[in-house]
Amino acid sequence: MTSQDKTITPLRVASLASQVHDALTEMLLSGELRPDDRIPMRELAERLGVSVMPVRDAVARLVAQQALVVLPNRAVAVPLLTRGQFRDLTEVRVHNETHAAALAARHATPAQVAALRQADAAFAQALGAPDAKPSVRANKELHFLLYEAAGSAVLVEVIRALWLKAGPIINLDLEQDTRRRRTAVSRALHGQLVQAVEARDPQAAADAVEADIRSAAEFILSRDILPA
Amino acid sequence: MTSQDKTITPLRVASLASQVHDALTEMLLSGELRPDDRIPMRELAERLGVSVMPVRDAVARLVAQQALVVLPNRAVAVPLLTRGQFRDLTEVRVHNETHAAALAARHATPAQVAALRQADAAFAQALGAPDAKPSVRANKELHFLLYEAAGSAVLVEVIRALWLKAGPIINLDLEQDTRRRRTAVSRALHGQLVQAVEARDPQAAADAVEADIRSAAEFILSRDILPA
DNA sequence: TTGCCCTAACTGTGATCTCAGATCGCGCGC
DNA sequence: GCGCGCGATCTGAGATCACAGTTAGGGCAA
Repeated sequence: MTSQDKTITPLRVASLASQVHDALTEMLLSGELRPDDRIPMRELAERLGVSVMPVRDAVARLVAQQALVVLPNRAVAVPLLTRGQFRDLTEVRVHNETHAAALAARHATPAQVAALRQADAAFAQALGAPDAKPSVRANKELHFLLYEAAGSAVLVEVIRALWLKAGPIINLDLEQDTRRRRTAVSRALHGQLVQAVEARDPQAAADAVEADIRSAAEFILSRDILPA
Repeated sequence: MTSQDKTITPLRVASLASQVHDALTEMLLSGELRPDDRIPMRELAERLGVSVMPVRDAVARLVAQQALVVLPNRAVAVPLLTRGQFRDLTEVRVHNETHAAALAARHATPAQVAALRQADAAFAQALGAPDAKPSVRANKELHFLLYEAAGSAVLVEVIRALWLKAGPIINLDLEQDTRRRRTAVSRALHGQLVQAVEARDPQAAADAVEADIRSAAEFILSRDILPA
């Protein structure tokens, strides 16, 4: 290594607050955090081995992203949406995620299409795992590969915030059988989605995403999970 | 007042962090904060008469909302968007704000329609003021009355975050003449918008909002304000 | 004059403490 | 048995301090 070597990437360590934010994000998306769960900051700080400051920062971020709410007694919690609010969230997701899917069908690079195929295969494989985490993660990865292929960073951020709100509801820990029935539907729709992108068919891509979102939402709304 | 009196609203004082967040939000939306402006937290804390803690919280929120960015040297700043990024932001705004306008045209209550008329009149009046603040505020109020009439709280929050990003660019302090030319266009489009809502015409409402957003964006892009 | 180095000041991040409000549990009185 | 009051504990918000990285300015050498 000489002084002419320009290939060294500058090292930037993620702040503790960012790391806490990432950890909480993962807990929201995976369903580990459930609607109405409290987030006791001192306890979480102890659990993560940091002081309360980075936890506060991370929580403040997630409150701003509407992924957490401050209750009237100042407690911070995962929002418990009413059925109506969940429907609203679903509609806004459909509106933005179908748009991203259509853009992706038009703009995806060959490498992105290949990555989508791989993600589809990975999702299928994750369905065989005994616990839900691999399939939840594989589902998220496939969707975000798709949305990133839309070529709109702003749209991806909008969708990311929506997923933070939806994650605890959609990924509630279900019994194995229920989950298997649910994800078989997604499996088929993901297949159609990837085919639509390959075929450069924006309408089919949007339709597949919409069906995926709606089937997941109808499943939640068909069960007595959310208050009226 | 007796012990049977149920009309007393519980008093809840906004936290200092929330107040700082509101103050910064206003500064972003009004154009007082410009792209690439730094936000020195200690200085702002002193200026607002609080310690640095609530400023940190507020800044963390706005970073999460993408309204502020953390630079590689850790400084917090108003994002300086490239022309491409601004176009992306504009497209996502069009996609969501037209949707909200169409929903509003379908769902607005008579009271909301009346409030829109009033906001239109207030905007016209604010155009006569010698400085830009009243018209910037009146513009925002009219738009958010409209979007709230859509009946989708999630959609309003998405739009709010988009406005936080767009505010510093769109509301850059302009000379009087330039601003007058700009806002005369908005004036006409706002009129069409209110008529479309009154007429329950979703397509006309969406078209008016799109034209409003695009004309403001094209104005910015036509000037050498943003980097390529 | 220019470039490099050093030092002081600035700045965000994290730690810790204090305060005030909320909650919970227990005891007492009706 | 139930309700109320009190005290202890918990909890988030705010203040303050320390640390480490960054920046800017000044001085010196080539």
